[in-house]
Amino acid sequence: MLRQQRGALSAYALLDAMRETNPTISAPTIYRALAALSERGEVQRLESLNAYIACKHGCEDQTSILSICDDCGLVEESAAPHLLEQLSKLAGRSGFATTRHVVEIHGRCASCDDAEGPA
Amino acid sequence: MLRQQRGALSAYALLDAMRETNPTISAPTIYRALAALSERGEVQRLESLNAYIACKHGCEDQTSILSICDDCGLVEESAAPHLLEQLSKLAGRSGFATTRHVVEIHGRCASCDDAEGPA
DNA sequence: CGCGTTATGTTATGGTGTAACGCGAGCGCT
DNA sequence: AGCGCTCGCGTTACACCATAACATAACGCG
Repeated sequence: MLRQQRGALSAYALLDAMRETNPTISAPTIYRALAALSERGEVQRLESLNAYIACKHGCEDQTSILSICDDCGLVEESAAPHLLEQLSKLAGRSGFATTRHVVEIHGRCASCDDAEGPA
Repeated sequence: MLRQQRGALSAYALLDAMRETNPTISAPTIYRALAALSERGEVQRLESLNAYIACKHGCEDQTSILSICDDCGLVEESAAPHLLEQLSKLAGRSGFATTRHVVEIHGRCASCDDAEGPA
C-alpha cells in the first residue's frame, strides 16, 4: 500500500486504508507489519511526522536521507553514505558508537516552492 | 528544569516533575512553554524520542546535531554547520528549499560502550 | 474603573504505540 | 487420522503524546 503513495502515511491512516479491503484488521497488526518491513529495510519511519514510507528498491541496506515537503507532503529519499559517515565520525569524536541515523530535512519541494515561494 | 537534566525528558515527565512544586500545572501549559522556548532556540525536540532537551548556550541560533545514547539516555549536542549545509545542498539538487533539519544519531555513548560493547 | 493583552488553568478529545491474552490455521510427526 | 507445535492474527485494554476550545486570572494603561 505504501508503495502506491506519493507521500508518507501514518500508521492509522494505513489502518483505515487497509480496512477498506479487510475490515477486521487492527492496530497491532499494522505495527507488526511495519516493524517487520522496516527490519527488512523496505519501510522507513519518518520520526518527525510519526509516519511511514516505502523505501525505493535498492535502498534496503542503508538509511536514507528524507526530504519532506511541508506543503504537499511529498517525501523524497536520497542516499548519501558519505554524509552519514561524516555524522558517525562527528559523534565518534566524543566516543559515541553509532547504530542508527535519523536525518530528515523539512522544507518545500520544487513545485510548492515555485507556486508559493516567490510570493 | 531541563537544564539540570543529563538526558532528555518527555513532556509528561516534565509535567510530573513540575507538579512537585506546582501541583496545578497541566499539559497545555507545558506544551506552550516548550513551544515558546523552542522558538527561542533554548529547547530542542528529539523527534525520534518524543522528548525535549535544553540547548547549551551558544546554540540558540542553529539546529544541533544530537547524539543519543540508547542505553543511558545521555544526549549530546554537536554543532556542524558545514554538514547541515551539505544536507541542504543535497536536498536542493531536486529543488527542495530547506527550512529545518532533523539530525539525530542513535548509538551508545563512550561509557556505555566501554561497559557493554566489548562483551 | 474598564479595556486589551498575555499567561495560565480546565475539560475534553484525538492520535500514536504497545502489552497481554487467546484463538485458529498450517505444519510435521507418529 | 490424531496430536501438539508454532506462528500470525484479532481483541481488549491501556499508556503516552499532543492539542482544541473554552474559561479564568494578572497586569499595564488610558
